Amino acid sequence: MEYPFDKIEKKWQKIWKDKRIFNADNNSAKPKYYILSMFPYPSGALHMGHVSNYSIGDAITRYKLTQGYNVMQPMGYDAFGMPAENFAIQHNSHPKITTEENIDIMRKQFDMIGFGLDWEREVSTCRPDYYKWGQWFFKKMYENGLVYKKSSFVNWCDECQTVLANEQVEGGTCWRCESTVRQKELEQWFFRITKYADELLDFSGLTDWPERVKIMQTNWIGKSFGTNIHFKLEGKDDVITVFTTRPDTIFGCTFMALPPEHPLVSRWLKDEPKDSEFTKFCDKVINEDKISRSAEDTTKEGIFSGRFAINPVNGEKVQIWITNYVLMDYGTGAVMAVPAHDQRDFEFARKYDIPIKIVIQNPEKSLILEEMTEAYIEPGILVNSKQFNDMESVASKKAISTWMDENGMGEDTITYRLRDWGVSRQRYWGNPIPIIHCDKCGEVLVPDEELPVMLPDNVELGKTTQNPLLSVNDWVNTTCPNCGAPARRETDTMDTFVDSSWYFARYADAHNAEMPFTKKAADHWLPVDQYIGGIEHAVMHLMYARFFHKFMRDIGMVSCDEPFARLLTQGMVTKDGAKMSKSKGNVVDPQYIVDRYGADTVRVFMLFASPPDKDSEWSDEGVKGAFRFLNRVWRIFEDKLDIIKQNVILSDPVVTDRIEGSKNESISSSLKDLRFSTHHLIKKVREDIEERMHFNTAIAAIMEHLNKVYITETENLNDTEKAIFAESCAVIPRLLYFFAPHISEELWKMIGNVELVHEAGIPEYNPKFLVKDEVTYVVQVMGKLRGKLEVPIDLPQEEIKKLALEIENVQKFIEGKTVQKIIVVPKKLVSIVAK
RNA sequence: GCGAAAGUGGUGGAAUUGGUAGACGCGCUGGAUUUAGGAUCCAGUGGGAGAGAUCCUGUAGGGGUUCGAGUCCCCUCUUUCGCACCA
Repeated sequence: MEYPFDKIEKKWQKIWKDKRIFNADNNSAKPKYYILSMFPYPSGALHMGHVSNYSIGDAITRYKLTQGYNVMQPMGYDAFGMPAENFAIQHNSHPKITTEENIDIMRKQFDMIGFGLDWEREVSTCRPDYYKWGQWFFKKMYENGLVYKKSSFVNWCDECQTVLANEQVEGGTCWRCESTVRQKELEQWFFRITKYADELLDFSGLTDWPERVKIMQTNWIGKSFGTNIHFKLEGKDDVITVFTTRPDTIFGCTFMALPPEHPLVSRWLKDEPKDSEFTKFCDKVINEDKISRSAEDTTKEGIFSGRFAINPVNGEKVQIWITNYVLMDYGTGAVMAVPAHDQRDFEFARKYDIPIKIVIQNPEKSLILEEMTEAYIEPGILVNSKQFNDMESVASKKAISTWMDENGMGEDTITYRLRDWGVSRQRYWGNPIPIIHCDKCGEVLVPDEELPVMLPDNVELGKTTQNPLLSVNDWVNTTCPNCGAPARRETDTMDTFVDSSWYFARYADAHNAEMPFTKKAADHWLPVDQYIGGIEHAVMHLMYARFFHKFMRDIGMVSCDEPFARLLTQGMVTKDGAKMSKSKGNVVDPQYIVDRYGADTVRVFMLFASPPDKDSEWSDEGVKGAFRFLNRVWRIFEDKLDIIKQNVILSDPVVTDRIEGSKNESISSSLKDLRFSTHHLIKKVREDIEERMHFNTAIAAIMEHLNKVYITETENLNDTEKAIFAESCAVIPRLLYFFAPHISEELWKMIGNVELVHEAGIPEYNPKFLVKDEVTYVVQVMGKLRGKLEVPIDLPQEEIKKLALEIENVQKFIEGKTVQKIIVVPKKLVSIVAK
């Protein structure tokens, strides 16, 4: 017989809803706890990844609720973006309709699993009451000098007349029409995130973030200290500034490397014939896939520009080459090449027969140019460097850069790998950028009272490939808010990362029509105490959100410095070792599993499968195991209901006294062990959740305890033993509640409780029952296990050593050897060193 | 390529601070119960040797530190995530 999960789950979901236990109160006197899982894209159905992710959040939610916190666990939808636009085209509908339909389905599925979500705070980024404030933030950023326009390269398909996302470019061709993709220069809007680079590098407020996320962000920002050095063009007034972290190698510069996008190169190209080798090479490199260009394994290619620059430190002529391995986005977009001491430059110089000059000698002074097979990048002693000869290279950096600064050749500078955030998207299904272009006034912000700039509904999707907004004439054509002359709306929409950069704050005051949220509400809830999401967001989303939060702080909207106090990056759900995806055909539908085994089973399985930050492998058999476990829990309550019911009123002093044994009834050793197990379990589950969030081991501990309960004989127990047995059962729903809340509520009620499980609070363990009077020592000889020792817990070390040496098997292994040392680790082991 | 992680039985995983490797679950094997069961209960289960006590071996591969290494260090291999227009 299976336990009636279906009836139970629906029943308790309704009770939780009616009692509003998950509707958070902005004015509660209780301490707040804000738990947030990254909101999903409304694809129309929950997948296992969602279930796994949100089961973690729900376990924490219920734990904190039980601890007495005023908990907020809101939910919403990251509803704008390319997938929604494509989904609508496929279904011959409109994204506004399909998205809302999908949201309704997903909300039902969330409820079917019984997540404790505060639906009164639901947000969806595609609704005007939300995106209005995204536009408002754009304006605020603009007014604060954090928004600017610049031209940059995008993937462009001539056939489709549209911009392609990187993922839409497959092997250099368009995913739709397979024509070659080229790089096109477009004017784009940018957020000046680099202004916050240094502050984003400061993780001092984020001690509870995974170290690896902080490292990835640090590397992403890539702060490096170096020197800008100015090279004059031979015979011209033009100056090329290079950035280098190795000013100590400046005397060894034999050529200069520029990317074809460099402004100077663009000028040279104008005077070049269209069919020259030079033009062709530049065109080719510009159109190369960006990722492969930054990869070090791509063949380094270049072409000599025919021009020379003058090395300011020694007046030497250096060739200027156009190459595919220098990026315009980093540093000054120009590199001084020192082939002797940089591997990429070395390979390039050898390939094109460019001179190489050693300026740093290894400590043995054995570096010979002709024998070099790779660049020497280690520190060493300067040579061929005029007055700096014989200096140690690391120390010479400062000396050389100071000298260059004094002589106007260059200066110390700091460079970041981080680039400003390009937020323009040439797509329909996104938040319109609130700008109007007027011939007379230029770009004008849409006034606050006209926000939001509504996304027009009357678009024809899928008819043209270009941004549909361009063809909505009555939307594009408007009047200038400044002078009233005819003007045109900006047709770019914002990157969806903008929408997801501040939603966590909107939940605090989700329905405010006057502003994004009040400071009071934000200060009440922020920062998010626990944020949960995939590791794939380690850099971009999490950094954009931090940036937005710091901006909101700077304009006085929030008080704290960071949006997410603690971060948990959960792993993904795999099947047959691969990520579940439709294309691989290895998707498991949560709906089916819930129908068959119930929501509690799915949750328990997902949480039990692995620790939350690791990937977890789906297993049909494993789900059955979780279901079997819940049935076992159910069965013990059915079988032993009488004995439990009569002995579980935990606040009853008589029962408590009995468990403590004050009634002077004898307690058998198996019941003593059971009592130990009960209290040990409470300690274990609490520690696993509070200190590590390892739900898998917490659930394993409950299973282990349940096994002990099962083998306990309940015939002929005295009253004390009955109370101990009842306690050992009653503790289960109180601890299982965090993972399998429905069955736990039902069992809790079944044994006579009127209150809900969380209202009983977190169980306390009694340290008295965890004290053992004997302890097992492991005895090792030369690190190998040779015996065990059961001794009284307070036996002196000398006695333990003596007993250890007496063990027969130990004797065998020290025979004929001298015992040199005996190490005793208290309460753990004895290690004998014998040679 | 760069950056970040991970690799433990047939399998998902445990071992929290350098101290009994394999908890718990799945699978498998045996037993009990049942008219029967793919249900339930109990027990066993890394590999090898042995009647057994016990011994040898074993945490991707190779080396090192240590009385002692899954855990720390170095090298190699494999897999996963991110790389700025997927979210």
